[in-house]
Amino acid sequence: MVPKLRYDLKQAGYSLTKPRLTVFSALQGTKPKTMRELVDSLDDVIDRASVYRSVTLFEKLGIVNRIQHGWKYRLELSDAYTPHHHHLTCQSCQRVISFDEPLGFASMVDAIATNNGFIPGHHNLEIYGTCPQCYRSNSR
Amino acid sequence: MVPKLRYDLKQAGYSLTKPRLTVFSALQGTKPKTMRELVDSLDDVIDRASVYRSVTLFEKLGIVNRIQHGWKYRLELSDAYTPHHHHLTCQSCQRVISFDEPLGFASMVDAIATNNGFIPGHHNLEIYGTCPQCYRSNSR
DNA sequence: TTTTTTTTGCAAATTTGTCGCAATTTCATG
DNA sequence: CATGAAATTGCGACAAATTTGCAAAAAAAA
Repeated sequence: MVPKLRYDLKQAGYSLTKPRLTVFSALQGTKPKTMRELVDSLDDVIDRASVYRSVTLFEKLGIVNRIQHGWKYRLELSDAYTPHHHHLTCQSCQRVISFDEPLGFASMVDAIATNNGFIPGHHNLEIYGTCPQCYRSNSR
Repeated sequence: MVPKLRYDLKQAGYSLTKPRLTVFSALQGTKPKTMRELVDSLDDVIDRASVYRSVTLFEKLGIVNRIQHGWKYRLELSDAYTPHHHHLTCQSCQRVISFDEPLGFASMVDAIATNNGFIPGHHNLEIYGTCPQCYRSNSR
């Protein structure tokens, strides 16, 4: 993964610095992170401004995506760096579960873009619902 | 639409005040709005803080949704107040196009939730791509 | 109406995100 | 692996976005 990161950065004229690598690594976990969580977790390692700068750059290069979970956004590595997947978020406790998308989904999505004259890019599906823990405890 | 809004607010123990109605109306247009756009457009009518408070309440009650368009989020009325649809965003110029979802899409999505033990709620699909204007001008 | 409860406006505080610039790090070369 | 140019970081200062306390105003209940 790191070699690819280095390569992608180089391609775009940037270098893989220690701070950037650190931010990248912090984003590698399973769960998408809030900017707040990210900054805080790196608090005594990288300056806030640099975290922002790295994230901004990564977004520009399509390395990370910003996704909306309820009312807060979270960051996660893009499909190029992590197996393609989507999220199922509990609207009550905000718990997030990742799932693979159904076969044929991507082509359906691309068709929609094409039909509207767009060149298809990436897509994001967010499903909301109530998780077992929450509806169980709410019904008691 | 307004009677339903009043009803939903009442149900939850809130009242439909003038500021809330104003915010709701401002959100009724076709295009999703940035918080900035919303606040600015109501600048000399409602206080900033009240706009935020209304939006927060509306989100809590599922009246408005916050959707991610590239790196900025926008607000729009939820499905209960506007025909269900999704967005196709140009990753270059941020232009947003709405489209109806394909038949059978909703049940596919609900099945995913159910398979994971969740009670299905709403969902959101964001497609990114490059719009005709942008790829035309980039290739020249 | 009058009273009680909720909501608003305003100003201040907090949080989030940016920016300029000197000090460091990275990288291509020798 | 030494060296200088170019890119990047850390820091402190800013600016923008969002939240909060509280007295005044509006809405609901009596």
